Amino acid sequence: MRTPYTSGSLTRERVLNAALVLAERDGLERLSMRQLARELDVSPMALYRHVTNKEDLLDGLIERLLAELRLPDDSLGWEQRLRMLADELRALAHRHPGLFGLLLQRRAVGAQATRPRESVLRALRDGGLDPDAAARRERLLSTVIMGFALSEVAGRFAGVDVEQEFEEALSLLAGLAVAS
Amino acid sequence: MRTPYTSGSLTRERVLNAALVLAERDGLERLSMRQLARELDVSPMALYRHVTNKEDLLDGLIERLLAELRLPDDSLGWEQRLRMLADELRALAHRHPGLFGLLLQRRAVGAQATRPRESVLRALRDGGLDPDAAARRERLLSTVIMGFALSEVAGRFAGVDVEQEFEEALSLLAGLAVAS
DNA sequence: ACCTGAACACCGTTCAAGT
DNA sequence: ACCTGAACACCGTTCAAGT
Repeated sequence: MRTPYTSGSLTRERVLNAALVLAERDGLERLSMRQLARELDVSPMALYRHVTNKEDLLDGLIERLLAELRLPDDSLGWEQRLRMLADELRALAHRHPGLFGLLLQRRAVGAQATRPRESVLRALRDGGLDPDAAARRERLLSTVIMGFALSEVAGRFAGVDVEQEFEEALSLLAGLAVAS
Repeated sequence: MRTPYTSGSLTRERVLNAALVLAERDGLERLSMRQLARELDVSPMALYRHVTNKEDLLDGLIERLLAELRLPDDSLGWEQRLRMLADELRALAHRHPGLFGLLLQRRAVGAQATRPRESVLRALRDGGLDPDAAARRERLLSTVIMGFALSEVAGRFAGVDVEQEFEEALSLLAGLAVAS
């Protein structure tokens, strides 16, 4: 990054970047409009040019997080694609432990949210599920994987071999993914 | 209830009851110490006699919620017990849609939290799992069931046949519960 | 023993005003 | 066009004081 988020004119991107840094550094509960403004050396109201309110700020952060997900190429086998997506989600949780909970707390509505979902749906349909069943299975899988990842970064697996646990959960889910 | 929560002397129980009513009526985000005090016709500081701080209030609410869970009798078959526990958790989510999210948000630490967990562990061990595997499986199952219940009350399944979805998820989990 | 008032250091957001 | 200051209606919590 050439320009730190504290120089130049304010943009939505700079506001979101600063919010991400602040939330990751001090915790999500410390992310306030006023603290964020201080971080950017600007009055609190200046933020409202780029974000309609705090809700919008949080939605923007979710979009930013989801945009980081690398999606598997559709030419790969569907099982491999699901596995890659699970790993990507878990890696995202590790990269942003303080923010990942947002994804489970608030429903993702923006454009970025549909990208990974569509990728999972394609994989499940390639695995032989009809569209309806695939939609149901997608919700179940994403709930499990995100719940697992969140539990992990929230320290709920303290003192456990997380890798083994994840592998075990995945191998169970693998059988589950397309079983009638 | 003979005595509404606004009469008589303040107790921890009355504070928690009022907090539950308030959170369920106006939403968890509106549950504040000050609003709660207003509800109880008392100064905000009076609450601090019965609750060390807001964290403690929220932990108390979690304990209250978990205490409502009816646990299956251990003489029943282990599969039936798991099924009953899943139904109970889902029913709890329906009874307290505004508060249920607390259970996933903060780690349950109190005495009531171990009751359902122990019940699940006994069922899984009766199903043939060794203690270690049972512990892992318990975390996976509770994550899935609570994630499902939360998604449901949070409206993430809007426009879907939730009953069918739950049955399908459970039947998948059933195979999953003790498969090697 | 139990409760209160005033105070401190915060919030999100609106609105009129400044450049 | 973009930002600010002052203001409003809130927070959680401490501390000294009241009964």
